Amino acid sequence: MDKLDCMRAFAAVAAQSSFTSGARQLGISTKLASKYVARLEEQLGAQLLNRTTRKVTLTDTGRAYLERCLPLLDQFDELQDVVQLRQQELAGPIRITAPTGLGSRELVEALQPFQQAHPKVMVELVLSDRHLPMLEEGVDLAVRFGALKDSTLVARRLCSMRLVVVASPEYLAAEGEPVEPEALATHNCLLQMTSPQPDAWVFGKGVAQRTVTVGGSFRANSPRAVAHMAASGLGIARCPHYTALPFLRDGRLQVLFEQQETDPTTLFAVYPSSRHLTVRIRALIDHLAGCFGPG
Amino acid sequence: MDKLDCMRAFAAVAAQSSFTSGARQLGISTKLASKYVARLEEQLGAQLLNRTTRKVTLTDTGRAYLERCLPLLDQFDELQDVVQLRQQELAGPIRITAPTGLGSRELVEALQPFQQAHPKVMVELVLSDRHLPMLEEGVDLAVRFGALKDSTLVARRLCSMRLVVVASPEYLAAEGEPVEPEALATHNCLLQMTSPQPDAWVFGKGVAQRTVTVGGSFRANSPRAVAHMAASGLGIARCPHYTALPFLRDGRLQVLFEQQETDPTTLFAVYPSSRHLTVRIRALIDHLAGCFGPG
DNA sequence: ATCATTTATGAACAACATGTACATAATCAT
DNA sequence: ATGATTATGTACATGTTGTTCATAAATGAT
Repeated sequence: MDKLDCMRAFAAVAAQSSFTSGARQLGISTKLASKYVARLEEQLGAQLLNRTTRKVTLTDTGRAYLERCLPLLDQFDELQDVVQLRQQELAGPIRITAPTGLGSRELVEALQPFQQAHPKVMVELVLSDRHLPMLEEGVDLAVRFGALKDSTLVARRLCSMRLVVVASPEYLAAEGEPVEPEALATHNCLLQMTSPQPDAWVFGKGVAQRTVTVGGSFRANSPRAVAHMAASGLGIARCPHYTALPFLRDGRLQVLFEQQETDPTTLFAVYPSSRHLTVRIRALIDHLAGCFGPG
Repeated sequence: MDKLDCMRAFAAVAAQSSFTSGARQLGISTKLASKYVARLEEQLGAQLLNRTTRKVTLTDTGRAYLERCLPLLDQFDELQDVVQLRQQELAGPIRITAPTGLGSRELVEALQPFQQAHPKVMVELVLSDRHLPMLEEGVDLAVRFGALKDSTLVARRLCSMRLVVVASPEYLAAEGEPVEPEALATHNCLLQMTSPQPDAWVFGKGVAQRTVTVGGSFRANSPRAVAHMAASGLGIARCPHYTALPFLRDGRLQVLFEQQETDPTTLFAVYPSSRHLTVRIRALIDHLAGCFGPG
């Protein structure tokens, strides 16, 4: 028996001066209203109502109690409404994290139309290559390559992304073009540090899949930076296809080992596995899936 | 599962950032605290807390909810306290009714020491010979001869009171002293109108009990007034013994039919049959029982 | 990196409470 | 005096509660 229900029953009966009318107003039986009020009187150790079979009146104590519990009941209803509204409104802060290599352009381009469509939402983008503990950092959503291993989170697949190995024609003319990935061990390989495993380059698929450990004289935490450096002739780089695309188009870079590419890496949106996600978080996830997904 | 209990559990867990600590603070099991908070989240359709096995943090919604429910919980506790204090304090109004014939002196003499002992109590004496509907008139206590027939009320016996039939020696010398009560039919009988049945005078006890219908040329709604008129020689009166006592002492009245008195009438305190009487009502009832009772 | 400890919660269940249905007593209107 | 309506007592089938035990996971210590 819920105390708030008891108080509502008392308030309705008092307002109507009748158990039958009060109960009808609340959509409960007369017997139940009687039980609720009796329970309240018992808990308070005070008579709130005097009643005969046809007459119900407030005692002095009951009147004093009614004066005070009516505003409380109103405040409770308001509290419920506040939470419901907050839950349903497409407004408020969203704190999103992404690796620096991704967030500087592609993600921003994806977030911009969402922000514009929902001006009440306030997006805070936290570029970080560390795997932030989401709960502690107050992060609502992470966009990442590879699903995080955390039982409290779920990962929603956004898109596949090709990783390509590239070099400039100048570099290849001077150092020779490696025929097999294993030959990379004797080449100057430029490391992209925001990658989960920057020096472990994976080739092939299925049972033919293998990893080659590489190294070199330059590393940066920016796919764009290492692509640029490769285009300048310094060495061989691995980066997302979309990052290298401008250089590929104008001939400053070319793709190596195209027949031996491994599975593309998957971009995920990662968020707490709660049944009570706010509307705005859910909306952003759907939006990102639309931006990065097929179509 | 009480909603207020759920809110208290949430507040305690949030304050301690721990289900285990919060539960201990409330004196409930960790499992139960977990259930309460989950229930609250389900009812609100919102995640209030994020939790791992060793870490509990508030969501934004949870923080907003906590801000609002803490004052509400305080107000509930205050409401409970207000009623308890009101119930236990010897203070406040008491509305008491009594017949005019009684209240003008004897009852006032009884109420005076009670009032003096409890200055915070405010006694309102409503003298009325009508049987007031107590609930409707907002009457807390009635002092009456004869218990009221009402299932919602209880009657506490205060004391017995003799009713005597009196006449002055002058009247008797002029009109002759009636030997049997039946002779009253030919006498001038003065009626005391605050009596329940002013013209039905009862004599004898048990199987010998009988009623004589009387009448005369004077009636008043005051026992003292009719006693005074009898002492002046106009006729024969029936009144409480205590009213006639001063005239009996100085020989201005004498008692008739002393061997044939009926049962004395009983004075009652009548009040609502509630298990939740306020302290002051109960105190006054006890006081009156002490004043009018034996000793 | 591994292991131990602590925490939050899933699952199961005996005990208790709930809300309903029916009957009854009492009050008020006719 | 009688009938209609109301508040509540009683009984009970059903649902909920709070506990206990087990488990999975996270954090701290080594």
